[in-house]
Amino acid sequence: MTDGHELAIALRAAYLALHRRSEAAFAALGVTADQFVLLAALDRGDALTQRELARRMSSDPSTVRAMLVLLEQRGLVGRDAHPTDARARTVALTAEGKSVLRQLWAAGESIRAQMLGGLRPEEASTLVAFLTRAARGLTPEAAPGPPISHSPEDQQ
Amino acid sequence: MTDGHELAIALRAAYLALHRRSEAAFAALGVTADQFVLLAALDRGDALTQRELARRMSSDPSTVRAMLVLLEQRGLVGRDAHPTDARARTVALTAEGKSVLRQLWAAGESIRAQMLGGLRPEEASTLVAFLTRAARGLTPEAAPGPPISHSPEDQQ
DNA sequence: TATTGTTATACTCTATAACTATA
DNA sequence: TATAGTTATAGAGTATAACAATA
Repeated sequence: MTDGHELAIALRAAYLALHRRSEAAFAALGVTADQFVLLAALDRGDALTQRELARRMSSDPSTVRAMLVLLEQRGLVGRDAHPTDARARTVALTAEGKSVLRQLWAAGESIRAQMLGGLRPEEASTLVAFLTRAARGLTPEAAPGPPISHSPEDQQ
Repeated sequence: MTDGHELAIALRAAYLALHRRSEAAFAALGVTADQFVLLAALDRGDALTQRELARRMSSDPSTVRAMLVLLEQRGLVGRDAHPTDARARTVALTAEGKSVLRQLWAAGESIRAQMLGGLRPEEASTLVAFLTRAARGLTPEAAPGPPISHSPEDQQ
């Protein structure tokens, strides 16, 4: 029997371990773990608006803005006017931002490897799928939906 | 194919969703999500030292101390001299702390239910087991060990 | 010598509310 | 009216380093 609290604590322990290891690995480059997540999200979808960036980071627009201010001071990101919406601003990595991001990927490589080290490839896929389903139940906009979906992703 | 970053992002999204929902649910009682974790840990092992409490919370002793100061001001926990070790102090819930904790369990019940809602019972157990294995690879003291351990703890 | 806890300090993330400008 | 972003503000968690007291 697994109750919700047990899952919550396991989730917390895993996330905090990852976060702490990442902070340590990125510290030499002067970047926090959360800033890395932001930079990586930017790299995968350049010229995002701040709102879209916040959504992809599971974060808050005003939080993202605070982070962007810090990253802009460090010269890693730049903000420009949006081409069609004069209210919005687009965010993109600078050349130095791209360079630092490459170093961050390298610095975090062993962490990701160690996290996956205790899992077979199919198990890692299953873990991602289950995490996604657990998260879906927690997001506000998520309609309750069918109570238990024995969906095809269960292949593992 | 699941790479480490994908897992990291899924883990982060699930944890942050849980954390945010918990903050909202506990706010009416004036307690944060992390403070709830501390109170729940105390309830399961009364009269812990601050160090042991920090370990069980996947947290840092000085962080725990800052949290304890806040909780002590609110009258939810008390600190007393350790019976045998004069350096240490034991931490325990006060009567009011126990009362508030009961309300917190009730306030968080639907969150835990929704998190488990998209998973069958065996899937929830598997999720906890996989999270634990992923976290084990990330803890500093963890010796690398056998690359893939199909250990007996994987039962249920 | 090592360990428990305290103190001082600093920084990041988080989030709300009121506001401006634009859609 | 609704949306994108800014500003001001506040608080919590995080962690390091130096320190005292005790083991």
